[in-house]
Amino acid sequence: MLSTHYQPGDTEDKWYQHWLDKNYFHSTPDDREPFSIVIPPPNVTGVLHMGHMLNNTIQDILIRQARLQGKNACWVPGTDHASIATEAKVVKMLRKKGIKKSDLSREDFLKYAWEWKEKYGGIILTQLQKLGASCDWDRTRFTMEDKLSKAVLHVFVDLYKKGKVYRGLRMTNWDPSAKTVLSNEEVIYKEEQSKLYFLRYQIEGTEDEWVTIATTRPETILGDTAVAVNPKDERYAHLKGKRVLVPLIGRSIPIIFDPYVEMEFGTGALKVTPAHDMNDYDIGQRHDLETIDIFNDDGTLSEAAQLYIGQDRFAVRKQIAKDLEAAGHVDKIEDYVNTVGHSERTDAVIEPRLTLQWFLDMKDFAKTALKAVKSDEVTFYPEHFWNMYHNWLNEDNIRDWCISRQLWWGQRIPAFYLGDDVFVAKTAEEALAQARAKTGNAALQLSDLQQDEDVLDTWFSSWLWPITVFDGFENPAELKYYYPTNVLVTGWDIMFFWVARMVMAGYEWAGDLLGEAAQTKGVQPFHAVYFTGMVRDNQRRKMSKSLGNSPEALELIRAYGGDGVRFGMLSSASAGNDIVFDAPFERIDGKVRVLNQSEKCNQGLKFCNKMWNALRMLRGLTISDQPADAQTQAINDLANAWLNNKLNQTLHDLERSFAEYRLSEALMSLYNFIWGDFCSWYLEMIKPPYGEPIDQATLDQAIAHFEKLMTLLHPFMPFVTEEIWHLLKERQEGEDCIVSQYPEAAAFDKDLITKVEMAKEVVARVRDNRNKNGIKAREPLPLYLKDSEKAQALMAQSGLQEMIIKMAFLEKLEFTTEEEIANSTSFLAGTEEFFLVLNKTIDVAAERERITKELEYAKGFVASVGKKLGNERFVNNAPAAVVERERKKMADGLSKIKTLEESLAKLN
RNA sequence: GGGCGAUUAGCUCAGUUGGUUCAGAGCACUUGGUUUACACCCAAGGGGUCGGGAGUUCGAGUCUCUCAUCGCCCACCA
Repeated sequence: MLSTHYQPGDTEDKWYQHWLDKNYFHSTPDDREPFSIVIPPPNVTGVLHMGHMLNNTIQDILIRQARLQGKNACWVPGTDHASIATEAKVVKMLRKKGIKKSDLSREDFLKYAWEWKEKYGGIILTQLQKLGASCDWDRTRFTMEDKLSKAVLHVFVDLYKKGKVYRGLRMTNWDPSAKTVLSNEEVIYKEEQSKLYFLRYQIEGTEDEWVTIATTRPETILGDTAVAVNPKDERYAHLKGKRVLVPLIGRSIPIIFDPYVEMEFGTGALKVTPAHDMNDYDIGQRHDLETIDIFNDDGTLSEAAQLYIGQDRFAVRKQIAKDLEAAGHVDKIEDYVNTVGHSERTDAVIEPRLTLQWFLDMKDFAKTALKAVKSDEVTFYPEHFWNMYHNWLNEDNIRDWCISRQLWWGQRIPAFYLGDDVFVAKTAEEALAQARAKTGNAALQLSDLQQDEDVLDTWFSSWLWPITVFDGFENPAELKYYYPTNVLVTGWDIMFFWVARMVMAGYEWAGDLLGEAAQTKGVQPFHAVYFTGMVRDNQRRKMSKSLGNSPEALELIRAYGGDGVRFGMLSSASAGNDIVFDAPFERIDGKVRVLNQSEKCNQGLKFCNKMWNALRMLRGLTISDQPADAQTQAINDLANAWLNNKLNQTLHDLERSFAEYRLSEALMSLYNFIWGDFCSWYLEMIKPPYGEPIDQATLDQAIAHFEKLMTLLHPFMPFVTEEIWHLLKERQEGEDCIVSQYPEAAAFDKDLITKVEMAKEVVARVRDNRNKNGIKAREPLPLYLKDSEKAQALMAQSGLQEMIIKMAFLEKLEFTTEEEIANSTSFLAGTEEFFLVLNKTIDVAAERERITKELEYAKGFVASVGKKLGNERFVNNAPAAVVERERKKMADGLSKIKTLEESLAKLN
């Protein structure tokens, strides 16, 4: 006996384990067509959040559908070592234990980091399993594992040899918390309330002449090496050749003239600190200014500052403001809103700083990446993301990629220094050989070489992901089969970090690795990119940990089941649009409690329950050993034929939706088909009266339909469909929904579908009339149909009349030539007139009012159609089919008016 | 400053090439229902001049322009 309510909990775990046991997710190359996806590797120490749930649900749908369609589906999972994020977490964890990173050797620190990774590294992947993700877990990769790291070193050396990687002193974004540089993309700008200080600098050699500048960062005056004004600014023209003294320290610095300075801003005079501002640096270059770096790498002041040495920059800002004030250098202080760069990972305020870093020349790469998408070798869904992509990659905007990071967690840069010489090689031994050759000193030892202390940017390993997960650099056999992958599913926020760079890497290396296969298959890492939107809360804020507005993914799954959550995520997610995920919850003692039902997920759960109960109904039927009587048989045949046609129609819709990655649309058509067509109509049509048995043939057909629907829905809601699939009938070993056969769309009979739609309308009108007249749903009523050619044609459809009688609980349905039937109310379905006998006196006034209203509507309708048809240009220009359609509307409208007018006349 | 997207029912959103099915879905709402598969349900119903304006067209939710509001990306902000 099955419970009336579907219980996702145990069911889902049971089937997931079953699929694992059967090894269904595992893929190896064979003769079948491959269908591959690589997961966007989440941070190894990350926790499943709504964004992951969304894009992994989408990937799973695509993979499961491909699997059902008989393709060799391979979804490669894995995690990213996420150098900054992970290192920051490890540092924090160590600090709690009272251990400072600076007290550890590189080796010891890495030991802790690996321990941490082993302990927490798998969590997010097991969470994905709860969602039903059918990844090939045997292929789980990690961006820092041996093979992948080797590939990273390989491409670094390769690029160095090609002259694309270089080392240079640049103004970079310094994260004083993580003590590393960041790429431009890792800096998040935020608006902040701050102060604008107007400071007076005394002109050298004068008693009381001053220049006032405006700055938001008074502490940086200690690094000033000039004051700049606009050459056109007449207010300052007299200062040509003069110098001013930096307050407090009295350093003499020149006044320079540079068009960068905006005359309107502040006082029109700008302090120039080349070491700590991107623009100041540029000015410094132009005027050959000295660069004084007043900060240590942790954001405290260095000895070069002369004052406040060792104190934190923000403390100094407060203190120096006071000291300047006391010394009479403060003209005024205004409130000011400006944007301040923060580290994406540590949230520390970024310090522009001049550092020696490794860069990758992006000019050619950017061109390649642009061309790939422009030529449609890589197709974006939705297309408009091309604009954003183009905007970033075009020559004017593209910047070289800073790939070194002052961290330990990551691939250490394979550059070895000997004095001023640098040797780049995959191993220290190779570097040594180079060094010996170059210097002619055979006595050089490994210990004479100093390896670069820095590691490579995480994305420098992620950009190889589609190649390295298949071991492409060392043994490209699998690469030749699975690559290019079919589609990449990811958020648009990492379009630049990751998507663009994977495209670059693909074109750079895949060709050589694939050999001849590249000719036929292409070298792009994926044929399509599906950009998901960002998941936002109901106030449209991006979901994030710091805001605490992201529902605990696992809590949701516990409450609604993996299927329910998948349904919920997807039904609100059309491609590329941000989705507002309404999941009210509250946090009590750090625990998340789902308060209200997250409506969309709940709808998913209810959907499971609906199907579950349809199953219960079929299983609850007793089977007759007799064939059905003729009438029942006629209905069943009609129901069966109709559902088949309707299914084929739906299959065409599905095909189209999938082709364009309109997955929420695909899910909705299935939802409507299953709930509406299958449950509400088909099952009701074939359901025997209470207590009576059903014939075997009809039941078998119903089960066959149900089975097909489970296969179709399986990609979206894998658990419930597998469960129902197994409860529908006895299954052989290895006969599972996940590997069943996906139905193919066949032609369908539109005419039949239309006829049944018509019949459904009649039933609805009968129900409506019962409702309005307070008559019980099951009280048998006679229904008469005004005889006409069209009416005859409609009822000639075998089973249709019987079906209407059954569904509308009629006593009978007959033709009549009478103009009026006693005690009846009339209604129109299509253009046909029906009389429903109500066995009660009809309220003539109300009836008249109703008909009058309908009549007016019909007249308006005819008038508007008439206007259209009266327009010669419409008749001459519109396609014949369209005109014909309008003519039919007109004819139908006129016949409706005639009928209504007659009815009205009879009431008078 | 450069660019992109959004604006459709009370709410959250679909609406693919302009023309059957175009004004839709879910939730919410109203009415009726212990019709034994399902009250996590059934049946029926109300509700929108598709942000404003102009244009193209025989015909515009759909194409063009413009304005407004909101969101985002990039650059800059002493």
